[in-house]
Amino acid sequence: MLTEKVIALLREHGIQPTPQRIAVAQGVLGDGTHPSAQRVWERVRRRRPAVSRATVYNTLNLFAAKGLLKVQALSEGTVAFDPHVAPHHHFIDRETGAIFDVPWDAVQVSGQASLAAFEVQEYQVVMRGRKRRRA
Amino acid sequence: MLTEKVIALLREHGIQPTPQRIAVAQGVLGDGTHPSAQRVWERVRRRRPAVSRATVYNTLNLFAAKGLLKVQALSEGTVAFDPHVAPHHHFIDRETGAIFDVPWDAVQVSGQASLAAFEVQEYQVVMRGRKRRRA
DNA sequence: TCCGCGTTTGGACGTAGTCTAAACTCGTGC
DNA sequence: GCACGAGTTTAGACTACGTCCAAACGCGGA
Repeated sequence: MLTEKVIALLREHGIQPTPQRIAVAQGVLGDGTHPSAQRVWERVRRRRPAVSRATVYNTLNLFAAKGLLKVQALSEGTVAFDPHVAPHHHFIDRETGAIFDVPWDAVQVSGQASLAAFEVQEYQVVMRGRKRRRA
Repeated sequence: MLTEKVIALLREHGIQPTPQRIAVAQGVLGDGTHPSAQRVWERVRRRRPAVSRATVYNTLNLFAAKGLLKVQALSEGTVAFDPHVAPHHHFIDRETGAIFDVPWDAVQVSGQASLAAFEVQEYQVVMRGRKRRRA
């Protein structure tokens, strides 16, 4: 993503742009693979080796708090950062652990509004299985 | 659960019953709160203080491999062990982090079978929100 | 009774993530 | 131009959760 665009996006979300934050943003926004913090750090380091691990964690958490990312706890042991913040579903490949977005309209859910005991504010369908060879 | 019943259940699943495994089974089966390994360990220790942390982890993983438990990665940073192995959905209270079972029939999902790119072997709806005061 | 194998144990180790205190950056007022 | 201060970044210590390992244990079968 163009640096100018990134800076504007950060400001829109009330985030002071800094070189480190811009680098993290460019490393995670527009990435459809739901990277872990570790993976984002590795990518950021390639361009700016001086960026510390703590900054990457801080920045990702800041982005999540400001609504630029969503944190997804889908696999054990790690957390995925999802730049796709609009509601959607997820498919997880059992063999590889890869996470894929499933468009909101591809799946229909009903009945979640009539649960007596729970006030559902948000929901998603989590699917697991095998990705087919040809999309 | 009665010790005799537990022993029979372990054998049915091809698990050699031992005092430690029986204690873990009694600590986790029939628990609807989706406890973490840490929490199970604390409970087991109350009855049998000599049981080690490693044994609890080993045993929970063994139970999961043998189909006596299901591992649920729903919250960040920890893993929940669910003795309810039949398909069902989950509701997570945003404030407390508590996980509740939602019966399979309470929610209907359609469309997951017609995804071109994915072969869905299993799915569940994950809901988040607020638990109502009175059930 | 003895043997052997599966189980258990404590502690070392690994990994993901947070915290802390010091250093740095940069805009502002003088 | 310079000092200040708020906010940011840094390295490394620290915590939490989980696994691995080698030694000790214990129980069933000959």
